[in-house]
Amino acid sequence: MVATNVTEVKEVRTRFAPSPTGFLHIGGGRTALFAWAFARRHKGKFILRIEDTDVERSTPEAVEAILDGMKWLGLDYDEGPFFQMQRMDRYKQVIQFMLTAGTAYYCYTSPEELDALREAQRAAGEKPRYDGRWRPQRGKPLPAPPAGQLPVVRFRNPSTGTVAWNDQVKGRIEISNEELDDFIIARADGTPTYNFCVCVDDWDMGITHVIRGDDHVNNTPRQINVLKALGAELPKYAHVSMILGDDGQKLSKRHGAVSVMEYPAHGFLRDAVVNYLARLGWSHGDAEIFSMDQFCEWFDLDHITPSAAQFNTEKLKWLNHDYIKRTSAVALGDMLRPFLIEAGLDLSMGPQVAKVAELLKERSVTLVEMAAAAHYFYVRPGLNKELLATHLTDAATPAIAEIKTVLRTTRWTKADIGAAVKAQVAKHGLKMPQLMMPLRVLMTGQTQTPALDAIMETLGLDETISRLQID
RNA sequence: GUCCCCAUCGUCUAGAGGCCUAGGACACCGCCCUUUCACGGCGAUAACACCGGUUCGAAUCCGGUUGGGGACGCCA
Repeated sequence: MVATNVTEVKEVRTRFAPSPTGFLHIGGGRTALFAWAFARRHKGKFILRIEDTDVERSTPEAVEAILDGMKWLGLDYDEGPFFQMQRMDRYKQVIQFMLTAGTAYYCYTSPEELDALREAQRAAGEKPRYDGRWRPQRGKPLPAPPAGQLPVVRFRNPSTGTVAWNDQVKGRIEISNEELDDFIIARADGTPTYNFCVCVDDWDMGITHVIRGDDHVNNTPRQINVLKALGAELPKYAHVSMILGDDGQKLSKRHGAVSVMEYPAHGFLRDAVVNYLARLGWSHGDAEIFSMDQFCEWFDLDHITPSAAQFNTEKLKWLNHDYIKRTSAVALGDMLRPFLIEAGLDLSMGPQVAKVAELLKERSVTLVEMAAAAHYFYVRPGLNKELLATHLTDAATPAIAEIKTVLRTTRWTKADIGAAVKAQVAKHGLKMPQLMMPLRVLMTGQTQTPALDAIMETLGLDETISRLQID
């Protein structure tokens, strides 16, 4: 064959491989986002794999929760979800192959013995690790298998040399094989373990880029050794640092770990959350606000920060507000409606939700805040005498009394209402706030609201007149 | 304890030897706008952890120190 200049470009294949032991938290969501975006950027495939070999802790509810979280984030997958528990035959086949090839062996050490060994090593100031007592060695006699003790299968890790890879985020990482012990790849009950399944799956599924949390850095050399023992081609690895809570503390189930689904519940927009997550630990120059499509065009591994990033809810809120402001009134109304209904408001009794959303979008950081601020559009506020007394002066009282009459003959547009009110201010020699504030209190029961003329227009003449009644 | 990783404004970050008297964004503070509160506009404060080395020149490269994090399971 003649060499050609054409380089065959391998299709990029990434995966997200959560274990279904709880909800999809924000850190997992970001990892998934990065893996997804990388595949999209390179027109590759994104694969979802559920790592459920821990039968004790895996639940179908958690699978649903993860699927929900990904769906909300907009992370669609091209293949899967694959479940490891459904690939048992394949794992057993590979284990059998390794046993035969001598890259794995049976170990009859009991859990109790292992505990004792670890304790002794720790006491001696050593790194706890399996001592290789059942590892077959030329010229080394092995004890007879103890009766009644089912064996585990261990990987025969190379005892010399080093494992190194060029991490796409952290750079070259090299670890001595002497630091690694012969880890268990199949439990006494025959089920394979994580570090082994990952290798078989990544291999079988043709994963080209393993993008995952950097708590897996320590697993990588083991996995590389297994992959090599299998004769598999190695994927590239990219270890993304973790996310810290707002307080700088590690996110854990006990402390601060937040489900992705908490965000929609708290009135955050999908695009804002995705934008925020994308920008947390990754950057594209000074770009702060960008769409998901734009993100997919830009995303690369080179600009992922190797250090941990602290979550900043204030900045997320800023983004959320920006997305709210740029969302159309109709779309925003649709997002707001469920929150209003949940608050028990009867929407048939008030203005269109889209109109209310339009008025409130400038001043609402989340949909939850917007819903709270929308309350008086659907429920007539009671007369707040105390608040009214602090804003209503004697000078303005006649103007208030007169305004109802004026409004009845006013063309019902924001501009005309505004003009009519201003005319009253002038006629009675008042300053704007002297009339506006008591009117505002009467109309809404509070002092911080959108422009009054807009509120009146939205509420309509009859409702406005009713609210201006002081009895 | 051993191994691994990390280190620029309070926070997220730009920065790949001279473009840096270190840029952007959030937050904070001030001013302007104003029908209240917001929005918006303008402006200010604020960082290369420390010590050595390499170099004509270092935030950028190397070594060490300190600090933080992770891993060491018949969990993933």
